[in-house]
Amino acid sequence: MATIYDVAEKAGVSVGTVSRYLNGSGYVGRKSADRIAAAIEELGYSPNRNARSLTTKRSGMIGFVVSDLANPFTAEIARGVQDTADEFGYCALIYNTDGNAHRELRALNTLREHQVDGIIITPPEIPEGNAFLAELIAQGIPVVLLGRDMEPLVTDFVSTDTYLGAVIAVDHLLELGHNRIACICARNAAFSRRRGYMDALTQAGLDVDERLIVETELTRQGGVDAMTQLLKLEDPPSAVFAVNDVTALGAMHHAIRRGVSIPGDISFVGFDDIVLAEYAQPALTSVAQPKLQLGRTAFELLHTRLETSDPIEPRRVILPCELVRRESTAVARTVTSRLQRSSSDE
Amino acid sequence: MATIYDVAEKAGVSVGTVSRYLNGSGYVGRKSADRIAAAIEELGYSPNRNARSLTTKRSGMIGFVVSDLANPFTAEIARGVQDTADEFGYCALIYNTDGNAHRELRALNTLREHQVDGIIITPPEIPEGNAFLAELIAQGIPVVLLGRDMEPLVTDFVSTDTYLGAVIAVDHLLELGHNRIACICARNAAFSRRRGYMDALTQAGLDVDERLIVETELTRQGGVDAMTQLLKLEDPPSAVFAVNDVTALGAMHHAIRRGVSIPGDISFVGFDDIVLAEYAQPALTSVAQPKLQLGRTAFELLHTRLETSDPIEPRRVILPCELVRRESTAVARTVTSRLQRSSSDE
DNA sequence: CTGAAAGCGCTTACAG
DNA sequence: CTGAAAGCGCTTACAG
Repeated sequence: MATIYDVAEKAGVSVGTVSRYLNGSGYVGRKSADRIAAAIEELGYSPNRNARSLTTKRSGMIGFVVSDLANPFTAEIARGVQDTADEFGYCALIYNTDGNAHRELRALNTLREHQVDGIIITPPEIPEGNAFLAELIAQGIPVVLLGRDMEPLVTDFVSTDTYLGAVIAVDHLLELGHNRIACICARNAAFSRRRGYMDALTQAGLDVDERLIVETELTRQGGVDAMTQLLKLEDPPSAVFAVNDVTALGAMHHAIRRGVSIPGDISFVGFDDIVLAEYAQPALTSVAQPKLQLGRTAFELLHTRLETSDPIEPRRVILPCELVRRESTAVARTVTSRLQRSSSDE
Repeated sequence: MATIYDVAEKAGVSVGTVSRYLNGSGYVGRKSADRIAAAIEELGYSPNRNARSLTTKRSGMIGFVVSDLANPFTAEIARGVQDTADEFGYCALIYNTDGNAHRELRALNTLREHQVDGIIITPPEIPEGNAFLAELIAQGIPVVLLGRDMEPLVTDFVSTDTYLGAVIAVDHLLELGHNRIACICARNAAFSRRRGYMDALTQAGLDVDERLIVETELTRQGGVDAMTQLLKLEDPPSAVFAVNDVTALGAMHHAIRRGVSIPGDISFVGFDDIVLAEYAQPALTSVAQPKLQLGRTAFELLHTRLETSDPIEPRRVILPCELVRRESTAVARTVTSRLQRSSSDE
């Protein structure tokens, strides 16, 4: 394959001039430029970025480390990262770790060997991983954390405000006139979503009815179990907020099987906005995380570090969730009848 | 950052010896080895692969070009590619093109500049892309085509046998005793699936009833439309094969709304095995493409080219589909009653 | 078993 | 505006 020397020779100039032409650094005479362009064309010359990186100390590549690329949520983030990197002229080296400490360490190490200019990583639970990341940061390789905070690490961090997402979801139900709103949640996870639920109620001046908060597995079956329990109540809820979609779907389908009309009798809101939410019958109203935006932001954060060697204070970006309204939520029954009455009054 | 020179100096040997130690090429004395190991440890030395690639002409990176990484189907393939590449000590540079000719060309070009050792690409419809790929192949960069054949290109190719997948689906219905099997298909796509349907029937000695073949849009609504038409028949089918899941789901849900019991009255089989199939009510039996395997195979094909410079005849690997049996298919009614009769005879 | 030296393809001051 | 030369970090024959 042709090198910069071949081009220089064919154009009758020195390699330095060709290099300047290629990089737009320093002046190149009109005539030389034309001849270089012609030579490049003729030889089908393609510069070798690896060789270039040897002197510039910049590879133009970033690493993106995830635990499961096949997860649709991750895949969409990856797309956001890649698209944005591409816009800025960077390549993304993507690594899948399966949440395996060994693989993650190897990924990080290989990424360094390939001289990536920076790394975006979705959180591993792995202490060794964190230690290695700290080492990379110390060596001056910028790192951006995506999705979850990693305690001992001080660097940029981007994630989603799930607390506010829950508040938005419950507010939506409140606005529809619901005042008996149940929450299906987990014992050990998604606390901020649960907290959002409670705060939204309190904020609205409503008491939190402990019987309406059901802890369960965050699975389809967990949703079924929780709904079974809620339907046994003497005064069942008129709306249900579940901290994730799969659970919401399980609950909703169980209610349907029990003859409950949705959203006529009970409204449902889920969280995450997985594809299933859109295709459910009825389509499930859900809180969406801005996945693409998450990826974009992560790269942008990294990019400002890539472009400067000045120390930058660690930044934290928390993106808002968005409520996607579908068919599973409607005005509360009591309100409906009140509306009907008032309209018949006219 | 420490270089091989720093290591050599600290260990009191020459860089050549350190290099040999690092690569396991040529002998290194026991004593030297120990001291080199210690020096590497002490300095936290990490070799620079880009520098290495300058002499070896091998970057240890491959490129993977897709049109939409956020598509779950693609994401899973990507995972298969990355996992396998990792196993063999390669890194994957992933590029998203959105099916945009401009972006694809830039991706391919950048990949070459980064000196990837090979490229796996999911088919673009783009002539310019094909021309560029041909150029890369001519330059000795191995290319593997994944998912669809690209006419003018002669290189390795891996995909799925959707024709046989359709045959398997229909055979499954035949085995359950169905003989009036409808096919919901498209006018201009997925021909091999439709052909599989017809051949399976013919093979079983059944006539193809044209009224049972409904052309429609391959969308949820298309499925609804097709099902509406099928239910109007005086002698409706006892089973439906749809050439993709979304359509199958639309058809199935419409049938349910019309009071049809599934799989009691009608069995349904879809194609692609998307997540929705698993979570549908009832869960949809579907033909799955081996996505991970597709990615694995693509890399393996590439790998044999990576490891040799000998010319290799272009190979084509067609992976079989797999039937995932769920709740939407059951023994045909007539057969059921026959079975009941025979059992009451005893 | 090991060292000295050339070379991989590029960029970057430094002169001119 | 341009060329000569050194250097980036590594590997690879070649001697010894």
